[in-house]
Amino acid sequence: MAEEKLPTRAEDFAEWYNQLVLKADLADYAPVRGCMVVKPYGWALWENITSWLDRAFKETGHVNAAFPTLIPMSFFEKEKEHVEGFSPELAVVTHGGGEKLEEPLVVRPTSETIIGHMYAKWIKSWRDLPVLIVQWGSVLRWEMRTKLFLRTAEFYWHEGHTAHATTEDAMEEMYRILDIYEKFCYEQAAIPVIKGTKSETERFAGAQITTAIEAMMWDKRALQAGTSHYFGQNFARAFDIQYLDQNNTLQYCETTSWAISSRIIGALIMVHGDDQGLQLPPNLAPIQTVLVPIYKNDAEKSAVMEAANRIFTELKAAGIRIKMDAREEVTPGFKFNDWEMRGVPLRIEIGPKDVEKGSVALARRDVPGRDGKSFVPQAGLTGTVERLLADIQASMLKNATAFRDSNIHEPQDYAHLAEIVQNGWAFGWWCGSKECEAKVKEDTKATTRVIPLNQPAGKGKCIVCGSEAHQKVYFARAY
RNA sequence: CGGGGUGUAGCGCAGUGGGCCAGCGCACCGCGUUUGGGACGCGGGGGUCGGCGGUUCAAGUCCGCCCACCCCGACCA
Repeated sequence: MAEEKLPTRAEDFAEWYNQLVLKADLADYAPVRGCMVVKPYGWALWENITSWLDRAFKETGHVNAAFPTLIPMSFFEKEKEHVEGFSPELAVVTHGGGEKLEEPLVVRPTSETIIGHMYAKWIKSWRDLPVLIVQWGSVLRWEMRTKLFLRTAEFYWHEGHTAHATTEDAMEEMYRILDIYEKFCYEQAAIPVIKGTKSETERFAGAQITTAIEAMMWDKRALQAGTSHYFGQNFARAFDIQYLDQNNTLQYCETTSWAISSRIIGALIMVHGDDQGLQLPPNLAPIQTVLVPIYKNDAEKSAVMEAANRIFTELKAAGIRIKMDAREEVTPGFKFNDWEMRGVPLRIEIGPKDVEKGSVALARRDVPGRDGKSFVPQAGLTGTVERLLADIQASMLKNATAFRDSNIHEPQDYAHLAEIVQNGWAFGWWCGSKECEAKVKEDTKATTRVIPLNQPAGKGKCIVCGSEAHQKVYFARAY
């Protein structure tokens, strides 16, 4: 249950975040360093996220399956870049049944290797392709500094792993998924994202192309909200994933993998949260509207509760995720703050005056104070609530987009870039060299985030070295 | 791993020139009054004082070692 106030975001954003996660009842610290317990409210939110994505993947022909948590250590050594990328963060099981194991087992940090191994066994012919499998589960990476949802040792996600006959098919798959992720962010999470390609430095270990969607948090830092990778034949060659084509020639497959993790919950918090607490988009909120009955004595209580129960039943029947807060041990004022902390988008208050007038009071979470309140008739409330929820969803996206756009700037020169990235994103020309990228990081702590797919026409001068540049990139400090 | 800090009730803390029963606020339980923006009174329950060892008639308090966690720096979804 929520108690007391949060620090304001301006005072201490990191502390605001930490306390909010706990007070909004999303998660708690686990006894194991870096691990979190996702509480029922947080998990309900995650389920709303996963169920939308699951549906979208199934609509595009993907199927779910499960692969083991433990992976033979030797599998990681088969792909050079992959092992280099992941070895520092592996958790390794050395004993089982009281005996030292012949070969250590790795707790999966991601499943390319074991899935590649299985694909090699399953794929024989061009007729077997494409293979479009999604695994829902958790993975473990030994992180140095952790933060609930944003970076925990164990986190939850889906990982899609696909195998294709041709480069075109695999690339198309990578972009198809990126589009699904983008759609999810805009339509469900109300988070505007920029879709693009990662630089070589920022690429996934073992990938040929890494694409991502990047979002701006309230503190203007960037957060990668989802990734989709094209591996070319890297994993296929490492794991011998081969098929016979129509000409009876042995060919290597082209593979992809892609993921959105429970980190997206961190994005929801940092994009939409305010000094009152969490603010959830109606499409994902476990509780879309909370009903708070108000009364002073038994006579009022019976009249109010009768109306409240009627409204509750009606809205619930209409498919609205509604919660009745009939707790008697706390005051209405406490409940208002409590549900605001938890991010419920819309509150319905009903008291003796409303019973008399056949009305209710509505309070929008996204519009604080009196401005967000309205008094509407009980008649037709379902429609009113549905319209308001849709309006809140739209307005959250609109606000987040306006915020993001007002914090992206075009650097005029290198000094300007350094200034911009202290409190925003810089969108500038980049020659593509690692040296320029490293210099920016060294000088400003900002990294290249995405090379957007939508590029302006023409060419310019690299903002760092001044040589000819054919692409523009976003520079920002990132989570 | 480098630097800084903290371990006393679920949370936040006080108590440390050693001395009777280890305390306060919040939370929790009970009863009553309250209830349209974070209510109040009264009465309760709850502790290996991070761990191990040492000094002492006596250790939360002094000494040694260890452990854990947090914050700040280099990697990641």
